[in-house]
Amino acid sequence: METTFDPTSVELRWRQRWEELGIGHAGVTSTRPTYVIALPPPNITGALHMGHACGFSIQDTLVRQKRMAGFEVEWCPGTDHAAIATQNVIERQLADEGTTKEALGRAAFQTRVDAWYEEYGGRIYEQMRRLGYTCDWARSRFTLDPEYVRAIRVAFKAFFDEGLIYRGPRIVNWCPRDQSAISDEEIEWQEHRDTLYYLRYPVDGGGDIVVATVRPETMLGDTGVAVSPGDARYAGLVGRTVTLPLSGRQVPIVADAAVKPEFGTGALKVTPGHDPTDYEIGSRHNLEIISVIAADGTMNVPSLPQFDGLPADDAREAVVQALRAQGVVVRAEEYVHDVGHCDRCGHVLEPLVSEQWWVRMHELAQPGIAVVESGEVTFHPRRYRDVYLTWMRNIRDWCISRQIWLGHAIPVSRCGNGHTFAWIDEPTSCAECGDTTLTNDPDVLDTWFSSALWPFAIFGWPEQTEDLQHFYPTDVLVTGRDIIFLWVARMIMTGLKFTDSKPFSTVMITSIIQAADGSRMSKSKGNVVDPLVMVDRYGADAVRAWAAAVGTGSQDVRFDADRIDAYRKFANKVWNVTRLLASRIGDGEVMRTPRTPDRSELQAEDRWMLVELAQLVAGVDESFTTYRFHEAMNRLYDTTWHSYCDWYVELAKLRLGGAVDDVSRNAAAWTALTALDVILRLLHPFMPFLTEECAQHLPDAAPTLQQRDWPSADVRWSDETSLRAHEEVGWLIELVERIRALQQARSTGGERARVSVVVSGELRELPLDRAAVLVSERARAQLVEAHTNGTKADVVSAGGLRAHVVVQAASGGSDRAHERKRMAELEQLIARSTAQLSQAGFVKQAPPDVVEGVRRRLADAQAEAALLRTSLEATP
RNA sequence: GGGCGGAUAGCUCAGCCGGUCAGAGCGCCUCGCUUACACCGAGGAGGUCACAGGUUCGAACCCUGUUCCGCCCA
Repeated sequence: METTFDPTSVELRWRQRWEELGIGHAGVTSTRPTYVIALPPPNITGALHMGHACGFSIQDTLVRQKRMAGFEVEWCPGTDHAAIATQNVIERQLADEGTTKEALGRAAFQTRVDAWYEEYGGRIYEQMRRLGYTCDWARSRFTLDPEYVRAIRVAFKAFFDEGLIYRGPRIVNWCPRDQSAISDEEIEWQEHRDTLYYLRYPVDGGGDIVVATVRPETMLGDTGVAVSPGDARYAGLVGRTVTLPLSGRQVPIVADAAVKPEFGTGALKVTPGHDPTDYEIGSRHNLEIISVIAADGTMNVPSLPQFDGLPADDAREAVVQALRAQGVVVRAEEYVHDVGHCDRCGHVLEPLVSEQWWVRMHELAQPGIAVVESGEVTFHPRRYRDVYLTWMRNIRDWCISRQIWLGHAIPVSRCGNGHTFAWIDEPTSCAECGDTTLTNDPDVLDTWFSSALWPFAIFGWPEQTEDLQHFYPTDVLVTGRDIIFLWVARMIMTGLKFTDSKPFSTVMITSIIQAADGSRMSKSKGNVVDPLVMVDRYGADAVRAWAAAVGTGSQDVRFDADRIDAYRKFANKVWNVTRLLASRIGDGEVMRTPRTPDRSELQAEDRWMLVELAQLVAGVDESFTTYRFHEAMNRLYDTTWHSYCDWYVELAKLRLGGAVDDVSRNAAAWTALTALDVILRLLHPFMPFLTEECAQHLPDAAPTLQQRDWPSADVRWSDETSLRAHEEVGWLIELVERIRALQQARSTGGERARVSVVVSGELRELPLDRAAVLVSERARAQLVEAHTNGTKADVVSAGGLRAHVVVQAASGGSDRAHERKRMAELEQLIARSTAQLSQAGFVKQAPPDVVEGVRRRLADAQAEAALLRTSLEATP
């Protein structure tokens, strides 16, 4: 075995092995219970980012664990056509070639799109394989697959025929660059430094009213002025009218609760055509809707030719200038606020009114609320349940149309007689009157509409396929919290609507990975971290372990490559302890199978390790049931490195050198091997490459750990004898640590300090002479019997055991700072414990074991302090 | 404006239902190439648990308020 673990040399081999063995593929004939995850589909042309690496790693950890636990696991991967993003890419290419999609035509454009998918589609799958993900690749789905397209049309038609889909004018977030509506969830807010203008509008019949706005150009489309109902300043003006400068339009002053009296002047100009809040105010007061900005972002005001056709930004300057000339601008001040940008192309969004397709959500939301309230669907961490419920209870209708070329065409046609109908197979005549002059709707569906059907459409819905029957509903959905509304909520609603079943019972929300400075990782900022670069640098296992360690804890994580590096080092540690065992109980490559020892043959430290192991198994199991992977990872790291490598293996080494048939040697070999085997299996879902490679050096290796059972702790590992041994060895460890500290504090150099240990209390499982040997080896101290002639004393106590330790400095060592510091600590501890015990309430009300613990701690501290004081007085 | 979350060691973070001197990794300091690992081992320094009140025998943890930060919704 090599002296260091080299990820690159083993990763490819194991990836191939797993695929050859078909471990990712699930059968529909299996009698084992199923465990199913539908992978939230990434953009087919995208590249893996750290968020994916985190969420996908967690999913692979889940499925690997379930396979070992005896489930037939289906982790179905897929990709999304990401219409707007893809169209942007193609349009940019076309622009570079000096052409446009309009010049090309729809058919040729589609050819370009297909070529693009052909070239880049599936690239992300290759990247996923590099991280060792065991998806069922054979079942992978793409949202533009013909069967999938059909599922979307079936769903659309069902909604449409039930009247849940309608078309109507509404104010939407419009991206003038993409020429499309954008959903609320696709807005990226950015801080802008703008100017807040105060405009004086003359009130008809005398007086005036001053409004504040950052968008003076929209005043051309004002159809009202609103004030807060209770605002005394304007009470007399409500119901009167103002005549707008420039346009000369006469508009009413209304009172509306949406107006904040403290903002600006407390009076708001109302532009229902270009502001969502104004739109709502307008609809409450029947104000006219006037569009003064066209879909391309330029002014559309034919009656005012000086502004008509200007880009909105330029119009702002021109309007302000014109208003200033008329003395309308009272003042202007700097104003910082958030402005919505298209999160695909970055362009500033223009709210405007247009005809769009909508899904009525209120009715659909109710069952989706019920299943979460009842606990049929649970969220981890739990607080996201409330995020979901709040959104669902305040749900708004969903704009599902997009004015782009790429994606699922809205399956609606209109005939020459004005009948509008939805279809599944493209019709040649009107469903109602048979008219053959059909016009198809030009829009396409929001990509999220297709994602909403994902958990069942991937398995063939609406056909009752074997896959659907066998694998649906799925078990868990793993995603980021930014996607709760886009995916999770809509999947739940469509699942309940179309399949009569919740699409999954658990929603696991993973952390968001931020850049090191806490900002969002984004291509435009140039601060993205490529997971594959991390894999090259630290190995796939390290990246995965990192994902588990940071992905399920607090909500945001600042990226820190050092943490990945820590797991690379951990992998090397595991590799090396395997290597050690291979050489000590094997031929250097493969270990021999030790005879299973009789319980009585186990020594205290063997029992100690088995108790540690039992606790590890229980802890990791618990972390899986609570979806707290960071705990599992921390436990695995800590037990493996500190309990196993630093203590057990070091102690066991003392016994592994003797004759093969020696009882003690065999017990140590068996314990060491058992522990390693369990650790490798527990660690496998997190670090599959490393553990597979190490497991090959164990006796009777399986072709893959995926075919081994998930470990369970033998109850005998933690029987009463073992628990006592665990306590005593724990005491021994503390003792050794104390001696080491004393030695180093006294600079005994390379020489072995002479130490005497006098034990009071009963050692039942760890014989005193053995304890002496272990102390002598592990503390590199020479034990001498007499303690009375010692010059420096210290005490270790734990579990009712005490050891009076006397270290005789080999050289130097007149400095007693270490002891004095300890003395101060003890005095503080004694004071605190005494105070605690003297409080009547504490003794009466605290649980007895807590009180007992404090008493014991106090007694130990007093005993230690007494000895230490004597020692310090004897030799200051 | 409404809501959610965060503030713990120099840095990145754990700390579950309040209970036995507040933990890890990295970084830092001092030792050490003891034949698994220097990608290592041993030891050490370093914290007013954001701030102010409150509840409790007992608060990093629960409650109230304040400040700052992030996100979601409007």
